[in-house]
Amino acid sequence: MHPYEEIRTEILRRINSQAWPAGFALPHEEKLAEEFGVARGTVRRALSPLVDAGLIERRRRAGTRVVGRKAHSSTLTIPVVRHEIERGGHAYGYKLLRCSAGGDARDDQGLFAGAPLRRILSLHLSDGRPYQLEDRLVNLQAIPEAWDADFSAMSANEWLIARVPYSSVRTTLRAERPGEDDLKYLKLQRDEPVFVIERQTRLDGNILTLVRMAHPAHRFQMITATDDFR
Amino acid sequence: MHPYEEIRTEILRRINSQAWPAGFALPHEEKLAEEFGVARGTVRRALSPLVDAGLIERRRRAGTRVVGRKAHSSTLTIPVVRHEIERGGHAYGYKLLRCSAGGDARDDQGLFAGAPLRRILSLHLSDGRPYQLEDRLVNLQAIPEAWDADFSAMSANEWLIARVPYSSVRTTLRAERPGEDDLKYLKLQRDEPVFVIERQTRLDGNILTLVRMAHPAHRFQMITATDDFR
DNA sequence: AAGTGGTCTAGACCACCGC
DNA sequence: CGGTGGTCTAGACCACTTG
Repeated sequence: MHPYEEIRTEILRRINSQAWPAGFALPHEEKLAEEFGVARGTVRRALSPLVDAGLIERRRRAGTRVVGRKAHSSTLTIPVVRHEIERGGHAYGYKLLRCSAGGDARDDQGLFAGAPLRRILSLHLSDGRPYQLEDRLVNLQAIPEAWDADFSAMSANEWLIARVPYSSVRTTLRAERPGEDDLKYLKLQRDEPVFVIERQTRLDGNILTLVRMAHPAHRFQMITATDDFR
Repeated sequence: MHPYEEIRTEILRRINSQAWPAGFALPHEEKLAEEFGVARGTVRRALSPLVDAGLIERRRRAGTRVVGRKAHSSTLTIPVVRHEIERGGHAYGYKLLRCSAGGDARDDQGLFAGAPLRRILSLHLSDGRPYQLEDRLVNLQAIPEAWDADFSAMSANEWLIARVPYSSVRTTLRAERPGEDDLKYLKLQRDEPVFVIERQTRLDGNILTLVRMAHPAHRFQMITATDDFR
C-alpha cells in the first residue's frame, strides 16, 4: 500500500463517516502534506481521483470542499459480444443474415451526409439461441476497406473494432417493442420487449458506423462497474 | 493548452492515424521526454489517461504498447430524476403512492440479512405525465434516521443522496414487460415495455438501499458520455 | 493583493519482470 | 541482472479567483 493510497483511503473514510460532511472545507494541500508527512505532490495524487469521482471540488483560492452528491455515475463497458458470451461459458455462434453490396444502403437518419454506405444484418447466438441482432451501417467513404470485406465469417463488429480507430462514441440505451426483424430472428413473442443498444462511432467528427444491437429482454441485462478505489 | 495536453493529443493522433498501430511499442518515457522537451513526469501525466481508457498498456521492463481494442467503455451518469426533468425544461411533479410504516417491509431477495426495512413507492412526473415509478427498500438498521423521515414532500431518492454517503453502487439496466404497478401508475398498455434501472447502494459492504426505477420505454432513453479528452 | 490549487522540473529510489 | 515503469521529493513558478 503506497502512501498516496493510504491517504486517499483515509480521506474517503473521513468523508464516508461524516467527519467531513458535505460542504466541509478540507485543509489545504500543504497542511495535509504536513499531517501525513509527505510531499505536496503525493497529497495531490491522493485527491485527484476523488475530484474525478465528484466527491470533492477544488477551486483556486477558495480551497477544497466536500460535495453533496447530485448524481450516481459509473462506468459502462460493452464488450465484443463474442467475448461476452464465451466468458459466460457458452458456445458462441454467428450468422450473417443480409449484407448489401457496397454503396447501396440507405441512410434513414441523414447522419452520413450522403456518403456511400454498406448495411450488414447479422445474428449472434449463445448456445445456439439468438442472443443479439446486429444491424449496422458502415461509412465506406471513411472506411474504404469495408467495400470488399467479407462479413460471413467474422462479424462486422469485430472486424471494425480491430481495424478502425475512433475518437468518440455515443451510446444510447432503450427498451423497445420488437420490430419485424427482431421477431423473426430473435424468435420473440409480440409482447416481449427488446433491449436496444445503439452506438455511433466517430473519428474527428466524421461518423464511421451506426449500429443497433437488439437483445431479447428476458435473457439480457447490463451491469455497470463500481468505481474501484473505494 | 499545457504541455501535457499537447503531448497527449499528439500521441492520440499517432494512434488514431495508425502511425502507431495496435501492438506498436512506444518509445520509453525518457525518449519521449527528450522528444517533447519536457521532464519525464510530464510524459507520464500525458500517458496515464490513455492507460485508464485502455488505449495503451504498460508493463515494467516490457515497455508501453498500443492495445487493440476489445470493448467500448463509457461513463453512465444517472442524475436525480428531478434534475433530469427540470434540465429538459419540463415541470417536475412528485407523488408519494405507498409508504410502509417503519420496519414492516419484506425483503424479497434476501439481500438485507433480516434488517428492518421501509418500502417507499412513489411517482415522478414530467409536465404532469408519469415519468418514473420508484420502488425503494431502505435499510433502517444502517440508516436509522429513515424510520421517521417524511417522504411525502421530498422523494426518498433526494433525501438519501443528500444525507447518506455510500461507498459502492451496483446498477443494472433491463427491459421488462410492465408489472401491475407499472401499468397502473405509469398508465401503460400491456404491450408497452418499461426501461428499468435497478440500483444497490452499499457502505462498507452493508447494503443501504435497493431501488427499482421504471420508465415508460416510449418516452425514455439513456445516453452515455464519451471520454472527454479526445 | 494574496492565498489557493495547477503545472512542471530534475532527481532519486524502488518494484517488477523479461531477458 | 538490468531496463522499464511506478512512486516520491523539494522546490519553483504560474493562474485563477475570492476576500
